[in-house]
Amino acid sequence: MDSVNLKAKQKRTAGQKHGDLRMVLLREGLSLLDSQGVEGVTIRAVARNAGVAHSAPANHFPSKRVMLTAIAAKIFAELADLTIEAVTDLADKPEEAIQAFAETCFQFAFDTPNRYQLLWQRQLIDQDDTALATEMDRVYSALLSLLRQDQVKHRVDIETDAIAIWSMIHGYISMRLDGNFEAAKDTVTNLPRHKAILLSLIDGIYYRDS
Amino acid sequence: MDSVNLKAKQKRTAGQKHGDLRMVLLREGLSLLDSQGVEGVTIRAVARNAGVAHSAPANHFPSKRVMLTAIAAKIFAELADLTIEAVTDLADKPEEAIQAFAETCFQFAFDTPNRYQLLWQRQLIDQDDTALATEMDRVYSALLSLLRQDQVKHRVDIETDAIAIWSMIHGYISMRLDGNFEAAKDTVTNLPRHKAILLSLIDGIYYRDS
DNA sequence: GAATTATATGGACAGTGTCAATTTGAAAGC
DNA sequence: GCTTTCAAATTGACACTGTCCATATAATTC
Repeated sequence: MDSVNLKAKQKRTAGQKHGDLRMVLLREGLSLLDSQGVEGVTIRAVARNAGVAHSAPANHFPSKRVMLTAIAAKIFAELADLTIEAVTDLADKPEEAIQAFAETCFQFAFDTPNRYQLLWQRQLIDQDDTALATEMDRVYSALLSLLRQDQVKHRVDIETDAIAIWSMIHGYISMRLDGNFEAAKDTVTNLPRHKAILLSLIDGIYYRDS
Repeated sequence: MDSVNLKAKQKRTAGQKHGDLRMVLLREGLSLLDSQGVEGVTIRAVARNAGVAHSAPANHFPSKRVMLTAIAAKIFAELADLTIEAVTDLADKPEEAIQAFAETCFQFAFDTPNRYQLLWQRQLIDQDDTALATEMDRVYSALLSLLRQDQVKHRVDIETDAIAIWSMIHGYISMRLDGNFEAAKDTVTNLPRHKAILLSLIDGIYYRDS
């Protein structure tokens, strides 16, 4: 009973109607993002969908930018969980791990394009926010650590390789979501193009003898 | 005199005050973009800076999206001119040409970040616009044709290589402008990182014997 | 000179983010 | 138990936005 009371005290502070409006607002924001894109995520629309007054969100987010940043942090956390899980148990197979990391990003971006795109809208979110940076770092670290674990000698330093891989993944996704490319197969390898573009890079990263 | 009259007729249509308000609006739009970012480019601000009423731009651009698309097309034309000139006379040195193409993009993006970023804001511009697509194609074609001209056997098809290069360049720029990376040197090659990341890719694209 | 037609104007409207004053309601102190 | 207290929610307002409308304007065409 003591622990129950403590829990209730932590969750519900003074004057709250919903128990946790902040959480509700984030959920409604994500829902609007998915259904209408980032343009649909207005403070007033989020408040409407949460059933509160148009300025109620101001108590939890001092500005729209802060609200969108909090949403973006949740999205990065989601992506971090997926990528980390994808490269688990592939530490000794770096090339496969890179492909798995990339595949996870591709799938996430094409499944939930609005979520992926919000992550990179600098004018809408605060890239220096601590929570956001932490989650973004989890994604980047997943890539960096799998490169560190393998012992192959690289042509450039590990960070440069990580940035190269991450740049190519993000650049391809970004342009695909912009409609600049169609999903297509590479005619030589017969692989989906998003897999094929990584081949050249991986071949450049890892020396081969044959 | 006949040709003079014709010229005047073409330039100045009925009812115009400025001679060519459309051109003035585009120039002021670019100016606002450079100084204040895309958020500063509002129809009313552009009109104010051009010295016309807030609804005057409507005669030349039916919506804000159309205006921003026209600005983006001008920016893509500028980038196309630069990249095409950069790879001229390097047709027989494909690896150097790729570096020159990339270097031009990097320089353009870091010199005029707001211009570069506008090019990829799908929610603000119409990627299907003919004029825009034409100019964007000139950039992509510059890269594609320099890959076509060399006779080396590729691991993947030419388009895949072009997309890989273009993706990496764009991805790196995008994240650098977002503040995710600092400008740094690769510790192994001692090259600026934006040059170093291309090395791995180029090494993956072009077979080497030694 | 008159008619036409594209262009510019000023006003209006709904929607936005944000601020301020007020009300509400649950926890804390006596 | 009652009052105090203070965060949270409400209501109203403001300036700004993009877009639409009726009107006025000015240059070309007849």
